[in-house]
Amino acid sequence: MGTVTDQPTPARPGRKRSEASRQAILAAATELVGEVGYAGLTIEGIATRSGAGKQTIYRWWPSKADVLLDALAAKADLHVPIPDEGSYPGDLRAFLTASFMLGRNRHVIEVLRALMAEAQINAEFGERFRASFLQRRREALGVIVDRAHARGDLPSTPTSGTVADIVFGVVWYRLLATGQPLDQRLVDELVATLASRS
Amino acid sequence: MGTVTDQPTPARPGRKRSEASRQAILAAATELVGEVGYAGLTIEGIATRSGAGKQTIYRWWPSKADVLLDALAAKADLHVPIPDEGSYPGDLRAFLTASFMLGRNRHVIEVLRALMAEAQINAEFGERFRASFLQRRREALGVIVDRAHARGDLPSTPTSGTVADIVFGVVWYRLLATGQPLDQRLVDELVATLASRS
Amino acid sequence: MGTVTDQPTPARPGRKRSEASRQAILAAATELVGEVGYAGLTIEGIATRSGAGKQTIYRWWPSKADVLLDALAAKADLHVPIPDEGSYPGDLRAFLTASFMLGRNRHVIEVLRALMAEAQINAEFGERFRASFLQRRREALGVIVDRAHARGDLPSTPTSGTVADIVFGVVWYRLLATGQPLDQRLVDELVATLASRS
Amino acid sequence: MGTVTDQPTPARPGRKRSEASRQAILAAATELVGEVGYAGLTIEGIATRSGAGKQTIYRWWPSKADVLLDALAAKADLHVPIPDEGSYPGDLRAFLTASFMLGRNRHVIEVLRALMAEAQINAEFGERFRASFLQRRREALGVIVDRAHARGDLPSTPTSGTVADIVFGVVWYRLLATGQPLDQRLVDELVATLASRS
DNA sequence: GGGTAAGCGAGACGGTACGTCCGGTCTTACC
DNA sequence: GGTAAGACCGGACGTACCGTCTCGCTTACCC
Repeated sequence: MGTVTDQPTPARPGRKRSEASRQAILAAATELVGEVGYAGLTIEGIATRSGAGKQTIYRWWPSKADVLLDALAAKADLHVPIPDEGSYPGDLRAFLTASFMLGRNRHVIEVLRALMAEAQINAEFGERFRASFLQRRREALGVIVDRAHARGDLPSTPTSGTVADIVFGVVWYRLLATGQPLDQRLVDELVATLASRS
Repeated sequence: MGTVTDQPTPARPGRKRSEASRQAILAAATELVGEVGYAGLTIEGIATRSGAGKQTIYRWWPSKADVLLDALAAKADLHVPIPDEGSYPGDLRAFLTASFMLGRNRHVIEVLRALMAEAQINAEFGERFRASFLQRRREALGVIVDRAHARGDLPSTPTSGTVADIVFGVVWYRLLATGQPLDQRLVDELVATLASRS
Repeated sequence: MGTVTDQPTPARPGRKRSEASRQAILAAATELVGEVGYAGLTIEGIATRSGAGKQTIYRWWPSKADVLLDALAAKADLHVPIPDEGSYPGDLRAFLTASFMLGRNRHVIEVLRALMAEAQINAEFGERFRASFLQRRREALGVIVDRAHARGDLPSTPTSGTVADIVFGVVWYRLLATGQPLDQRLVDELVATLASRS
Repeated sequence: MGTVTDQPTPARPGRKRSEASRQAILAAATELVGEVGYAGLTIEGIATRSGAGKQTIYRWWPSKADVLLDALAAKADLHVPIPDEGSYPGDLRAFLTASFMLGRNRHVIEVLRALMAEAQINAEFGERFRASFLQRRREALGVIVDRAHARGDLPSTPTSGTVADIVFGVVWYRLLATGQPLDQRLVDELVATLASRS
């Protein structure tokens, strides 16, 4: 820091982006996806419901999925926890318990499923979704695993890289394929499988 | 014989379904999804490419995803193996190795990702996809796990039900989220994690 | 020649045309045009309602208008009267009065309007409609006018050829353009205009 | 001034209707009906030929017949003459001569036949066609007849109301049923029949 | 404080695909 | 060979949204 030369906003002329519109658009998107589902959600519908013009949406978001991703961030607490409980099993349990909180809200789950779906179909959104959502969670878990590794607390199997695959794999598989809940039993099971010395 | 065995098809009147059209439609769907991607795939395009009328497609398939699911079945060997190697680790290794064969073909992977995506967005297709694709694979793995259980060969963790979650979870997570390959190393890792007595 | 060798029906092999189907088709056409109007009338609808196959209709009639023309002939008395009352005004009055009977039935009028419309749009049907319907009525009126001419009973205006134009012109114009009824007053008016010596 | 004069166009927001598209659509409709006939004319075809979107057509016209009616108005001089020659026969002759000018153009006749046909089949268009086309011509002739009536120039037969029925009846009957031309002989004949004192 | 540069709601525009309807043809099994 | 049933290819329907493009207007900064 020190020098303040870099001005992030070069003080451009013209009207400022309307925060009111932004809020209204995100709120409308959230409401509508709950009412008509992701397939029935349209930019046109969001514009009508929010009282915004279509152009205003297209100006700031590349697709309806991006709107929804922003809406999710505005609504749900997407903060990624990196607990420090002193032991690998403890950290893991805390991380999973905190992460699964998101899965409590049925609407949030629906949106997450839709976003993951869109990420498959629309490659550019997939890029953004992976970078801004999936990757962050992987990295948080990575911190925990690295810490355990340094501590000599990590079992030989699975490999450190595979831990994330298993954790997020099971979570997403339940969301996308079976619909089983993300409950405390799953936390226990995962901790037992991943943190027990074999 | 001599007895009138009950005929399952009671000789309905009218023209028979054209097998040629069916084949042409499935082939066109496969080609097109490779050329333009799932998002660019349209019923209209399939009809044009295959030389069929749109109505003929709508008569037999409820959505483009269903066409693709059939096309996949016609093209790729979707047979689900239930190996019997005499030991749990052996069975698991054989099952995984065989299953991962599918993942060799880049086109097949693309289609699978699209179908899983569609299953999130279109609930009715989701039902069909789960029943005709996902569930069968779970059941095959279930047989292996049950056999190991009877044999007293099964570790205490993870629970038998969670084995499938972990296996298919990791597989789908790699397909959908990270793009990592389904290789022999993953087989080893999974076998080690799931079949080692802790 | 002179001998009766030519058999009009050469006793062809195969099943005879089903009179029952013919009746059912004509009846269905009549019912349907009353229920859904000419625009909503379809060959498919007639087939379904009558219990006939589409092919059976296409085998015997070139278009839905032809079916309707046959149905009209079967239902309404399309006999064209050529009265002989001894005088031109008397013949004319009798001819008009008899002709206007058809116009009593609202359904018949609707069908006639539709057929005249179809005759404009479908040239081949137009040919048939003119020959089998319009021309016959012109000829009947022609007989009356010729007879008056021979009798020296015909006014100088309008010309004999124009009489039919005026009579049928007024009738069709009322049917197609204004919807005014074909009543006794119109008969009087036409007789006065066409049969009065100027 | 100072008073706020009522503004007829209250300055609505949004993009203005494209006059270029309107022209292109009418031109395309005119061309196409000449090439493929009214039965072969489709909204889709008009859209393609004109380079407009289908929605743009549907936004401004309820049916292809309405497009054609506008196209006719834009192309042909649909001005309805009300001559004043000083005498009933003179007025009538002038009106008929002027009116028959339209009938010179074969394309215009084809369109008029199609529109009259559509008016039979599509009740809502019929309403519009009668009001915007047929009724205006009746009223123009009505002015002429009223003037003659005031002048004491009108024969007792036919009744004033029937004059229009006969004039337009003969004209339309020739267009729709016989195809005879609207020539000077017909003018003479009609004037003689309608304007001679009996 | 006038000029100019966005942003805004509104809505028309060229496109594209939807899912449906029907036309006219054909195949099939029966009679 | 006629018939009911029904699948087939084709093509237009009218609708829904897409993403873009004017419009007239409302801010905001800049000289």
